[in-house]
Amino acid sequence: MPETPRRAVGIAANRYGNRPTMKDVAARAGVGLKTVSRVVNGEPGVTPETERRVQEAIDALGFRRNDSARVLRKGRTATVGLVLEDLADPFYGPLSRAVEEVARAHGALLINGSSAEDPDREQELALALCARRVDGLVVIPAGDDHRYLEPEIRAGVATVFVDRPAGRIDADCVLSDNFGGARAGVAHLVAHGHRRIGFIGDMPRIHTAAERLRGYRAAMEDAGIAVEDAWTSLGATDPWRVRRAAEQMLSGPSPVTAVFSGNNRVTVTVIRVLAEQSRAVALVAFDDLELADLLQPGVTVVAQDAAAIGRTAADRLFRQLDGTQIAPERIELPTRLITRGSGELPPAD
Amino acid sequence: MPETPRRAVGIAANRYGNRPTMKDVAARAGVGLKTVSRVVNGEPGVTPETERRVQEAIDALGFRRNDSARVLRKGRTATVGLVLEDLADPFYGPLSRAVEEVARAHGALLINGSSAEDPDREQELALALCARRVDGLVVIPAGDDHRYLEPEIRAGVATVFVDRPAGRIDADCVLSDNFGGARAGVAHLVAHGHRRIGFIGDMPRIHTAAERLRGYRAAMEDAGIAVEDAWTSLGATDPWRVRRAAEQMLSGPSPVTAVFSGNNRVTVTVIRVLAEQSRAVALVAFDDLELADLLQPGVTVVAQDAAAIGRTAADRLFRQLDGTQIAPERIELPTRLITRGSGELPPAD
DNA sequence: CCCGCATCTGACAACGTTGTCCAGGCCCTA
DNA sequence: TAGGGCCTGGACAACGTTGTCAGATGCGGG
Repeated sequence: MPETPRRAVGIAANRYGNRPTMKDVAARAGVGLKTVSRVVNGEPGVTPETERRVQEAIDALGFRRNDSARVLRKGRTATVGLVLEDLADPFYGPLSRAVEEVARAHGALLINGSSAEDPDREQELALALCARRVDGLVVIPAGDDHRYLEPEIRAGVATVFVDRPAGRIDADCVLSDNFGGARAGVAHLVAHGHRRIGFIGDMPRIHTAAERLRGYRAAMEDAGIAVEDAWTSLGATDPWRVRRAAEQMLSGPSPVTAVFSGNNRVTVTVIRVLAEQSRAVALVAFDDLELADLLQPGVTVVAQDAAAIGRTAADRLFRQLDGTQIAPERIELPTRLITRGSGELPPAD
Repeated sequence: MPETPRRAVGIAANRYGNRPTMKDVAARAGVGLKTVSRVVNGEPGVTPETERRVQEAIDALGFRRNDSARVLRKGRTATVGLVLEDLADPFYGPLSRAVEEVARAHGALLINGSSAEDPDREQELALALCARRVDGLVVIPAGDDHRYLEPEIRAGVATVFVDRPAGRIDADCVLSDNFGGARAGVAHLVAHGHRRIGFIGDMPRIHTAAERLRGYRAAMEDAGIAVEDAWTSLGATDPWRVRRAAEQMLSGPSPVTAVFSGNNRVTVTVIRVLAEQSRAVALVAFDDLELADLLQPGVTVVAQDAAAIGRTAADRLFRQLDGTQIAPERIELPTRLITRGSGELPPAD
């Protein structure tokens, strides 16, 4: 006996509200089940006349193929997952959009979720996506241990890490040249005469933050400058901690004359603080900002191309899915220094 | 005979790469299929000892439940779809994020896609999501006829429209008070002495654009000002067309002394153009911008709360899903005028 | 010692689709 | 007209899970 009672309206009742199935369409059109399937999927071997009848029944009933069943049968979901850090972050919008465009070109949909920078949540999310049998996964890591994905990857889930490398597993990843970008940005300040340069960035356990810090240190070392502890602030990312950090390095015994800002969220606060200072403080910021050129002075930035990163990652993902067995690779995309004024200010001691 | 050959390694080969199923786990643990299901789902009625054995087998095999099959059986996907216009638009990031947060609180995942402002693509996307049997759909309409969703809604797909109302069907929608916001913004300019005020907005077939235009006209009428054709530009949204439109209304026989900008993409270009003018032109913009307060002068805006809109819509969606039969409703959220300087400039004739 | 009851376990069907395979009808040729 | 090949259509199983239901086991009481 069926669990769900049937209604006598010509459509079998089921759990999806009350949806017609191929069986219903077949009954109405007076053909076999498989014939409906053929029509729905545009397979050959159906007379125009039969096809018309089936199409009519489909329209009349408002039939829509149940992709869950289809997926179960076929084993491919035509869906890729994107685990990112925060969709509201302006850096991830274009990235996500780029991944979506590539997915769309391959006929796939995109499921995404935010980890909110929490490793546990990242794992939970990634595994939930795997349980839905996404064909592939683009992950912007929050944690630094991704061994939990090993069984999935072995089972055939294509995986690409973005923005930060994978932790403790060997996998494709697409990154910006954080080290080189930061080094070039700081070198730019040095070239304009600065020696006391501050760095405000995120926690060094985040790869990008660590690399940018390394770039800062390298540039300072290249210039033969000893970095004082008071010049670097790590882990401050919320507005008021950034503010305090900036104010401290601007007012200590050897105050900085220039600041290198480690990411866009930090930058907006730093700009505010610098605008309040009586003397002009130079600024170079990692990540571009929409209106950076309209500020006084324009903000000199080390820009990454979020869309290119997303596109590259997604391409890589689908190349994995196309079956070309390729060894995991680490792709580093160059950054671009855009001078707009703030980075060219001379030191004001 | 099975279509797919089985391998003699203790795991049945299947189409998902090579994944263990409950059957495999059951065989390894020496228990029945249903017992595994019970353990996986935390159902009661399993001895601790049995549970341990099953858990062990799960870990050893790296089993992960196949949600496709589960969905097929249960009829609920715990997934909601979001059809938006462009994820790269800074307005939609926070909105999407808010929807995701609410979904997460209800244990659901979010699939999203961009319509790129194309009605056909919106429909294609929405129907694809329905074919995957999302439980609910949040749609930011690109088109103005949504009757194609009628069968879906009847079949039980919860649906909420956001930012713009649904076309030709009766459904929940959550909007900003575009008319009131624009009217207040323009009235603000009038209050500061302006009479020749320009409006640059999107195509009026887009509801928000039409409403904001209506708000502009209402405010002008309230002030007893006859609007000249040359003062309004509709449909220009790409940078150089906006630029041309702005330059034209600033240089005609009766040049405007203030501009009301209809959305954030228009605004960034308008700001650039105004900065190039020799005389000061006042500006009020619909939609807030990240660095609006740091520009010279700060940009006065009519702000909508994207996160609140997304949250409200998602709440509404899950209320529909919770089965409370509620009549479709149109919810309008207020906007907020934030004065920062640009809107308070006096007319410079 | 046997019965009744509670607790735990497993066999089986069903979800809606697609792949395989076969049946029947048609046309063409010899 | 018989035989062969082709084209169309349909019956059936399988995908991996969960709900139903009945069987097995153990325990206590009469």
